[in-house]
Amino acid sequence: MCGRYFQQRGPASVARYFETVNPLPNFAASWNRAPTQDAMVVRRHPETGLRHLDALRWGLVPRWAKDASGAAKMINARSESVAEKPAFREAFRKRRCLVTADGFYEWRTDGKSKQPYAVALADGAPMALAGLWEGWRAPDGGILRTCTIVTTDANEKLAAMHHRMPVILPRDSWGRWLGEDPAEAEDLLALLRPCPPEMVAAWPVTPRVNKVAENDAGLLARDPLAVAPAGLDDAPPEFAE
DNA sequence: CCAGACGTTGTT
DNA sequence: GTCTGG
DNA sequence: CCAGACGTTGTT
DNA sequence: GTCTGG
Repeated sequence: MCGRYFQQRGPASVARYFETVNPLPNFAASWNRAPTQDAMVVRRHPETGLRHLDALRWGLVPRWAKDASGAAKMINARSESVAEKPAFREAFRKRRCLVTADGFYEWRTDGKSKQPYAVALADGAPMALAGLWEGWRAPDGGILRTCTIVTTDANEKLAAMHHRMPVILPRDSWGRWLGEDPAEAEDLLALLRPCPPEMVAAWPVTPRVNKVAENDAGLLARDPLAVAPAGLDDAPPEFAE
């Protein structure tokens, strides 16, 4: 699945890579971004049709929710049911987005202990995670914008630590997912599959990442104390700006 | 009809 | 808002 | 995802 | 054990 991720690239770099046109949102680099925190999200502007980069809170709050608590449970949406589930289907039809990241963390259960791993694209490129977003009317009249990350089965590589993974969209599908290019629901659902195993690199990282308050570049270093299975012990890529 | 849920993950 | 269960 | 709380009373 | 907060 996807419950924690990292993004050391700043908004200027992300905006350039995803070709967004609006003023840059404020975003500090984070090596430990958790649910309920802001995510850097690419959406299609409905009037101009151009891409915008904005901060949306991670953890989707449906339009009909009575309060915003409980959003921490809606951090992922299953691709298999996203078109039907009441909490997601409207967003699936009308409010799809890309949640940008440099990579995510995954915890592998090994007997009674849990070892965190970092997962990134093997070439170090930014990741476009398939996402949905919502606007929720707060009692004070304000709009709370939230998002969730779509999951699918793990590919053969990541299955060694977990049976689910976030959907990583290749560049040639961004237009359809964002609604820039025409696509039927059927075409969109076909995009929601695991990426090829050779596209991702994975390596063990320090359990410091468990604590949300820990947040520094050292979290991405290979954990010298960890014993990782072959296939989950890749060299970390470089994350060029 | 009204009331209550509306989600994912993992584990057994 | 909309569907399901009672 | 993991960590940390999980309660009441009275007092300031 | 289960929920909440980050």
